Amino acid sequence: MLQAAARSAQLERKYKDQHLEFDFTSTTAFIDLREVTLTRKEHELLALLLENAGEIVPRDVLLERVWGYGRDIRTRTLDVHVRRLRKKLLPYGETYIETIFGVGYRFQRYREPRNFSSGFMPELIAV
Amino acid sequence: MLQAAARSAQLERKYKDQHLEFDFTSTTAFIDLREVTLTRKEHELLALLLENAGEIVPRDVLLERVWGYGRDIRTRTLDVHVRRLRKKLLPYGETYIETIFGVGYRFQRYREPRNFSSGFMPELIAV
DNA sequence: TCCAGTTGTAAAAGAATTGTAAAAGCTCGA
DNA sequence: TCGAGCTTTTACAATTCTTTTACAACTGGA
Repeated sequence: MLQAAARSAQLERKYKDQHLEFDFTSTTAFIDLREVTLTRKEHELLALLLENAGEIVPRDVLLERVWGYGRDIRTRTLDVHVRRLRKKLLPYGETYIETIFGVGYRFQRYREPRNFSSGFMPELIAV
Repeated sequence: MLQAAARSAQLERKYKDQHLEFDFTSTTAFIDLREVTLTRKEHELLALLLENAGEIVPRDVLLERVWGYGRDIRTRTLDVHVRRLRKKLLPYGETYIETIFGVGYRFQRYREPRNFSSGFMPELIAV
C-alpha cells in the first residue's frame, strides 16, 4: 500500500551520520552497509544516548529511563548492554560510545579522524 | 457484468519478485513455478506483510488487522499461521518472513545472496 | 606508587518470547 | 447434517534476550 508506506516514511525519524543510520522507530540499524539488528533494550539505550548526542548522560539517568531503576541500585546491567552495543557498532563502537569515568556515557557524532600519525600528507606529495 | 470484470482485471494488484508472485485478489500464488494455494487467513496475513514489505509489522498490528484481536490477548495463532505460511513459501519461507524478536515480523523482498565465502571473484579471473 | 572506586568482561542463570506438533473446535459447501 | 479442510488452542520445546555473578582491568586522587 503506497499511502501507508509514504506516511510511515514521513513519520520515520532517523539519526544519520557518516557511518551510522539509526531509526528511532525500528530495531534495525545500519553501520555503513551492514544491517544490524538491535534488541529492545539495546535500541532504547542507543536512542537515549542519541537524543543527547554530544552530551554526557549519567548512569543514573540511563538506568532510570531505560530500566526504571532507582538510584541506590547496584548493577552491571548497563555496562553489559553498552558492551554489546559497542560490539554491534563495530568498528566504530568505541568511537561512538565514550565512557565518562565516574559519570556515565556519551554518544559522540562521527568526526573524520585526523591522522597525523601516518605521516601521509597528500597535499605535500602532489607534484 | 463486463464492466465490473474489466475493472477488477484492472485493479488486479500483484506483488512480484525473483521467486514469489502474489496476487492481492486471489489466494493462488507462485513460488518459482510451483503453484501454491493459500487459505484466507494465510492470504490476509501475507498481504498485510507484503503491503509493508521491508518494514517491521508488530504482532499487535497483525493480530488486530487480521484477527481483530485487542492488545492484551495471549495467543499462539499468529505464530502457527506464520509457520504454515513459511512452509508454503519453501524453500524461501525463512528468508522472506523474518522474526523480529519481541516486536513482530517483517517480509523481506528477495535479495541476491552474496557469497564471499566461495572466494570466486569473476573480475579477477576475466582475462 | 598504592588503593578505593569504577568500569570491562565472560560465563551462567533466569526470564521472556517464539516455534512446533497434536488435538480440539469451527465452517461452509455438498 | 456431515465431513473435509481450515483455524485455534494447548502444552511443551527451543531460542533469544536480559540480568546477575565473579572477577579482571582500569582510573584518578592521596
